[in-house]
Amino acid sequence: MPENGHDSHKTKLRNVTIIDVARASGVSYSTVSRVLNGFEFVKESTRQRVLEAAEKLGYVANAPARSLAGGKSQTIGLLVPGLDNGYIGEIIRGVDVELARANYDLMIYTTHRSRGKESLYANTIANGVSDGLLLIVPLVPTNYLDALRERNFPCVLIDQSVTAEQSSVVDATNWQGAYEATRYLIELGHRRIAFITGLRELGSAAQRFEGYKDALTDNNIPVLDELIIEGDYWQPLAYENTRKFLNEYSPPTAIFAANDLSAFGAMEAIRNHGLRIPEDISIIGFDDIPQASIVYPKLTTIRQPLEQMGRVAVKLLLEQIENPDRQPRRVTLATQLIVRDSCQQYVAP
Amino acid sequence: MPENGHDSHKTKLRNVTIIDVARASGVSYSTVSRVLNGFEFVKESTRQRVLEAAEKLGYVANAPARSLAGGKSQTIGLLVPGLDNGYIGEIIRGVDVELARANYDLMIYTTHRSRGKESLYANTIANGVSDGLLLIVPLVPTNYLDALRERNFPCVLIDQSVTAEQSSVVDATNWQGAYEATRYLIELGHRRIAFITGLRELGSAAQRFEGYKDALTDNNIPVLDELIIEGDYWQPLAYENTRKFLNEYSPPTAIFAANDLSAFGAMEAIRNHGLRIPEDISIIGFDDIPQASIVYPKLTTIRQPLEQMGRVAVKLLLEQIENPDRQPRRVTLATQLIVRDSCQQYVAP
DNA sequence: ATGTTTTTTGCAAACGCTTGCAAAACATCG
DNA sequence: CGATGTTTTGCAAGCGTTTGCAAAAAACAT
Repeated sequence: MPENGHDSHKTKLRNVTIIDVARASGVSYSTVSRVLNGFEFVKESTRQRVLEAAEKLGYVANAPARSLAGGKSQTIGLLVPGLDNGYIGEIIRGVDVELARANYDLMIYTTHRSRGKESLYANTIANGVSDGLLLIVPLVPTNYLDALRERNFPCVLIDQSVTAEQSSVVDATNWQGAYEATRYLIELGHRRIAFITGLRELGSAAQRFEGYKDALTDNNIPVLDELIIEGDYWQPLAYENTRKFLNEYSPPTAIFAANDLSAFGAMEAIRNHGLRIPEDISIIGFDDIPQASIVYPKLTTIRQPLEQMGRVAVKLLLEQIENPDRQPRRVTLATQLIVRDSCQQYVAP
Repeated sequence: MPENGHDSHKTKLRNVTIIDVARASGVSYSTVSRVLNGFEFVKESTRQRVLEAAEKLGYVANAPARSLAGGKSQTIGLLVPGLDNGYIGEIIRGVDVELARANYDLMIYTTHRSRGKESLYANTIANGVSDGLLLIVPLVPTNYLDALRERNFPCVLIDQSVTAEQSSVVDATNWQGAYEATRYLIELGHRRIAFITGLRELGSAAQRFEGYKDALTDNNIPVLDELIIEGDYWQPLAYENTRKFLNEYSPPTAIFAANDLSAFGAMEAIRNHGLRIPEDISIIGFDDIPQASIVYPKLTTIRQPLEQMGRVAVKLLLEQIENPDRQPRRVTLATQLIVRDSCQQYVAP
């Protein structure tokens, strides 16, 4: 008794299912399922018939049903605070590439710094929605991370410098990059080098700060408290605090900002103060987000291989999905000094 | 016979289900379902018991199962080309806000300009994964859009200037914005105003081009072919073509770029050519992406209310989900001239 | 108490798909 | 031609929920 769809009214039409395809091609629905999943023991002629019917009917698999029945979703989840910082977009590009290759889909969730949601999301995503989870979350997410680990759910943290022994992590050489940035300025002859910090709670910020201090110390330059400008990895605070700083103290000859966004803030403050970049103050950033090469002057910075980080993270995750017993790993990718136009040799006044 | 989970080995543990909760609280699973869904006819004491059990067991609903059984997913899908242009991030912020309010989740799919995938994705998302679809796709997606429409699946296009009679669309006043930008330059005394086009195929690009031409014409300024610089909404091409243009012709006194990214490319070319902004050439963009206010000089531009566009799109979509019979609507939001530092009064040489 | 309502609860049937198992169909061989 | 082995197929049982329907409890009238 074929349901005669005559309920008129613009009601949502029933989708075509595997059963419709089965009926149309005269086989059982399990055979259809096998064909659709590329199963081997199917007669070629049957396969053709089914494929044709599916095509003709415009069959599209119902993903939820699939993941319910099959226990896997061919989807991986990505949890990020937000998409508006130019930095995560790059990582996602890498993630996309690698995932496409493995034929997985990506589901992106933004938490927009609502801490509570983060945990709820993670748990939901880990429960049937996806086969693995990529986390780009600023603060250490111990609470729910432990829970996921307990269930042995595949997870990879990106850019989390915390020593999470139990999870796979992909990050970059923060200390080293910062050290190199600072040394570069020193080599240019600078001595009075200010530092704009990142958000205190973040491991990466701490490491960059250390790199700065160590480079100074190693070159016998004292670390001056007055030269430490409080930042939070966002532009507005860097602007504001650099402005205050310039009003209060004699200007440094160079500034190292813990990330590019902060560097932009500083640049604005410097200009408003009537100083030139790099003639009066050299400035170097960290991250190399796309904007770094479009600001003027183009920002000299330490590149984090963001796209590659995304790619590597996916590889780790996929490994873990395929082999749940695999030990968590940490992969730290090398940063690189990108010299552009925002720094110059120090010239004594 | 409670399954005694002693299979050792780090195998994926079974998640706690509604049935476990039912057992733990001594009621049937349908009652649990009712409690969890805030159903009314449940005795208060029972509700408490169930809630406690769920809490204790750490129950998290299985989304796929839910959407299979219930026929809706409380998720809406968003199809975008990519996340690396600063423009979509803004829209998503608006989307997020409005969706959170309605208690929906967002699933973001990136197509990265692989045309084929776009259609497949759209169909998959529309089939069980989400209750509605938001499309930010550059080219007109007639093929699959028709299919979705036929099934009466809720869709809203963002920033699609095509006259898709049958779908809801949210966009901005492209013509008007462009007209205003051009008029602004004219009012500053400029006559020789170049225009960097957007990608030809896009409706928005065409409209902006018209706005530019109409403004010139209305002010008795001839539209010169040589002043039209081919662009594609991306920085590199704008840079390259502006460079060529400057080598070939005498410089204009102002440039209007069809979007901010192109303006950035032009700025770079102008500087490389040894010209100053805005002293030698004024420049104005379109979009007002976040970078517009961090470049130097800060870019005067036409703001598209991106965040608001995201919000409105969600509202339209939600309306459509709740009431499938609703007619598609087009909402066009007003653009706005944002005056910053990249334009100045024309001074005769 | 008993009959009526009304509120709560449980049962069972979906939702669309995957997959183990067994039956059917086809080949092969002595 | 029957026996044996292989390749194909179909059946049925789930996967974790929601939800219509009917039964059980509780509340209220009489």
